[in-house]
Amino acid sequence: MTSELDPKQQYDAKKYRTPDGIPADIVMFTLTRQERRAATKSLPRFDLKVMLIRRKSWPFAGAWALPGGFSQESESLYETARRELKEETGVDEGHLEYLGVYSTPGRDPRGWIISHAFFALVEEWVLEKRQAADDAQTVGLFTVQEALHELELAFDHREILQDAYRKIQEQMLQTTIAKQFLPEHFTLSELYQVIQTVVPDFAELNFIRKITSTRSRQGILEEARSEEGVPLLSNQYSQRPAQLYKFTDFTPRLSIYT
Amino acid sequence: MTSELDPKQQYDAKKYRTPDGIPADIVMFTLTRQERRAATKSLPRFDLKVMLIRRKSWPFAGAWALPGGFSQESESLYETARRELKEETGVDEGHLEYLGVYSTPGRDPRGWIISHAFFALVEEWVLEKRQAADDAQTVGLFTVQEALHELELAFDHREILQDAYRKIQEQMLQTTIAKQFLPEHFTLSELYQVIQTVVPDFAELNFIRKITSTRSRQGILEEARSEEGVPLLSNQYSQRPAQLYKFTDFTPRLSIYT
DNA sequence: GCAATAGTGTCTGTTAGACAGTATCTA
DNA sequence: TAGATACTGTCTAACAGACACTATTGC
Repeated sequence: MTSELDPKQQYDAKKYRTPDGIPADIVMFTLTRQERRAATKSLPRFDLKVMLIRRKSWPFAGAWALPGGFSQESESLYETARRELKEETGVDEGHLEYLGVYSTPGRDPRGWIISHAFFALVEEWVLEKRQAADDAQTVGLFTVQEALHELELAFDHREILQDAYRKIQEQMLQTTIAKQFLPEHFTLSELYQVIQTVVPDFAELNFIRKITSTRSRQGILEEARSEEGVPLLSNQYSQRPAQLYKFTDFTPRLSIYT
Repeated sequence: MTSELDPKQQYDAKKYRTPDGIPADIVMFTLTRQERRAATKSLPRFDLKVMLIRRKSWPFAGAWALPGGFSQESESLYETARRELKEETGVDEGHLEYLGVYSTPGRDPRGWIISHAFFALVEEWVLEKRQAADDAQTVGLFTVQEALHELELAFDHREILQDAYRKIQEQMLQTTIAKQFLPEHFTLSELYQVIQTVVPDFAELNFIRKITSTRSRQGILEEARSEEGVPLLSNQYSQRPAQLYKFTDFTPRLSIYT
């Protein structure tokens, strides 16, 4: 117990066996958009994808792995993850969130290596640029389903990816992270598509009305207006122009009892 | 990047500086009950308390700290936390959940020490027994408010406690952890008191009716019945017997959009 | 006019929220 | 019978869910 070691022991923690490394691994999600060929304008098809890197060397040479790297003494783990995200993608902003710790003995054949998983939400072009710079053999962008069920993943990265997928689904419904996958102003159909892409069994027939006209949910979104107060519309995805919305900074508190 | 180290480097991770220790610290919550003196039977007053240990030696000698201890190579961090919980309280079951990692450089003057916080929900008698075995000078049971605002806490344990408090409040509303603070069968007033103790600004005037007679929430609770199907009642806290309930294993999915 | 998205109308049954009122039991 | 908890009644406004219907505009 920390509090009951004698002073000698506390000074010399190195007398114990200590870990061989503390990496941060990052699940980088992105939402890709593919135009559908249709008679008129239509919403693109979305896919939730994850970036993986093919390992070159032992262990798990040839398998796909989450990008990541070891933490240094001078930085917190969040800073490690930020740094790795920057190194991998070139961007130093965007949503980055802690996921959890993976410490099962034997998870890494190189030694006692405790990994911290993060997940990031990055824009499509970022990962595509990264992929273009390298070989498609080296960097891959896969749908979550492919990555989970069709690829050989290194270490316990399948478990990490599974946890990350569960977490992003939860967050998509309970927070406003959807904004990470949308431009500042967006239509309600776009928002609905984003939610459905991440959480396929999310279904709301009266989505538009529920968002716009129920008092208890007012405050999550607000209409986008020009400086003169004129409502902003978009006909990017439809013939009929649609009202644009933006997120406020309000997130309601959820409860199973209310 | 993990995947781009050459084989030599990967074999000898020890050539890098590695952490001096990876402890698990545990925020042990309990709910204490104090009978109120009243003319007739009445509900007890509840308090959410946390167990702290007074440090004997450098660093932070004399300050209060979360119980915890260093992880070993042969165990996962969850197992470390379980083991510490057992060592501190004598019980090897009960709710134990991961909270997060604390790795700000300099957080521990002893060296590069990355701490993993857990929180546990234990029964009142467990901590009282522990406290009786030691000195009140050594082991303390404080309300969260006291611990956060009136005590000198070691390391970054105030931040950890603050995070744990936020998390338990969220969990209390969004999951069924309330069951950890209740007997198997309980009255709705008891449940309401438990929720309110952890989340003081939770207020529902029609709590009983909302829980029992709204279809969308059916499934969280069910009436406790004897084997013959007779509803079980309790008059422990009231003259008029109250229906007993128990949790099912169902937890609804929450969403800000529905 | 057709195709596609963007909404609105309408109906029924359920729920929220406020608050008054009744029920039950024992000290 | 007083005091405490345990409910139930009642009313209004809001909401959910289903589905039909209208609106807009480029092609």
